[in-house]
Amino acid sequence: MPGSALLKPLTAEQARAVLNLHGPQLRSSKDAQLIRARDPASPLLTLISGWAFRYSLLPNGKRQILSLALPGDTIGLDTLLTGAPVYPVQSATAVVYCVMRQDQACELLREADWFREQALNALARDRIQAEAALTRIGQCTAEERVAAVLLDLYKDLSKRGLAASNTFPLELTQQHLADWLGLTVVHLNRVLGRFKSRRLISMDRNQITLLDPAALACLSFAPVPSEPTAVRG
Amino acid sequence: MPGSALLKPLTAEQARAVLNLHGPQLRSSKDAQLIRARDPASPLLTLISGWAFRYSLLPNGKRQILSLALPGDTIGLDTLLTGAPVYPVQSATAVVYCVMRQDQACELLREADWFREQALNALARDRIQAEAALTRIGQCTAEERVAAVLLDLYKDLSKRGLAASNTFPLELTQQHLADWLGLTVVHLNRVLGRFKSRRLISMDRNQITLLDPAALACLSFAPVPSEPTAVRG
DNA sequence: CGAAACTTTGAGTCGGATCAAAGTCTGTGG
DNA sequence: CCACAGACTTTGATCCGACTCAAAGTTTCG
Repeated sequence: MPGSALLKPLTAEQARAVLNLHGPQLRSSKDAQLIRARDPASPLLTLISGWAFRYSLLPNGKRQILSLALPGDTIGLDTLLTGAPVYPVQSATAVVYCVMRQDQACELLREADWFREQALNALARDRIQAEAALTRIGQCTAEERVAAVLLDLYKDLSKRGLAASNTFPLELTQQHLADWLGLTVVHLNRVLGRFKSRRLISMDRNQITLLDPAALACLSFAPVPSEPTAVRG
Repeated sequence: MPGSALLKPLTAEQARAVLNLHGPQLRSSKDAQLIRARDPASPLLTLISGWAFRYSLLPNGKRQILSLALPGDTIGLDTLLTGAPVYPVQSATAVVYCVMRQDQACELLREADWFREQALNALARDRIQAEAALTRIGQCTAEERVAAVLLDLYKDLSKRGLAASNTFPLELTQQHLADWLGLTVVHLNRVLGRFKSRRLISMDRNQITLLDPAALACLSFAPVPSEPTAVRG
């Protein structure tokens, strides 16, 4: 689900090189503005711990969360390449992160093949995420969206060793989730309540446990490509 | 709005090089499957004339149109870079296009700096489009979505010299538009009807005329980044 | 301990979906 | 050139998922 994991498939040596180019580790508290909209020369940002998210605000005050960043994710590649619309990034928890100045990132992009390749991959992954989200929001009911997102989050956090035995920490408020899924908090809350009473999930603190992943998966029928021939139901 | 215009910012010479690498021009009739889901080694495809679209199908038969391709656009860059999910592409009109074999594209990507750079830019643009669509569908009402898309289409077609004096050809059925906007045909049709009776647009054949672009713009308040500080309405 | 933020629940409303059927356009073959 | 079939658009009636408004719990944290 979340943003681009720039650092994963690098050699240890390359990862070190990237981290060296980053500035020192920075800390921010919860709900801090890590990158503001229209920030000129906004830097490349790599999350070390904590959760953050990128979002867009509409003039009417509504917010759409565009992507999550989990520990290890890098934010701002798109900006680097296009300059165009810089979406603001906010922390959802206290975070530790480091940044690479835009000019440095650009240089690396110009000079280091492996970095460029990583950037391309990360960017493409991002777009795939965005399009999955588009399909979810455009075509799925609230229950389907919630089920899909819970499963995705679990899968993603597992991969990073941040979840186990069907349980994971959800470091987002329901407001965040709602803005991510294109629902209202109230309705999201009711859907979660329904899932709880149907014994599909349980929630304790911010820990989510998937009691019946199979049933959730069935509910969510992932927005995968699917049949090439069919026309419509 | 639409997909990646790979060929625009190239020198004439480079454009020729790309076109040379493409196979000969191909033609397809309306509603043809240009690329099928899970196509192995699906090629890079450049539209010369006509309209096409990329979409995803859900198991329940619902369809989400992910992006449009207008004349000049290139489809399949993401696939090239990730291999992962190949979304099917269909023509909405009779089309003329040419294709570049995946291995050739990969080679060019490896060897030609300018091509790689173009690919990066195109990819980033695509993601921006996807995220704009996400915000539209997630946070806007039906009227807002329709207004936004009509304006965007006009702007985009104008840039390509395919529209003028607030009029442009809409080579999509209402079903296409609905699947793009995450609405039902019936509801989309009512919104269009409302716009017509309010003298915001007129439709003749498949020609759309924006009678009052300012009012439409006001309705659509583009999903631009916007204020860095505000929290919510 | 108290204030603020977040979650939960209730009641009522509405935008958009669904179902159904009547027009209209398009293209095709006779 | 007309007639007809199939696809697309338009309209009506009805329904329901999700939103709104409102208020009561609950957590969090200073």
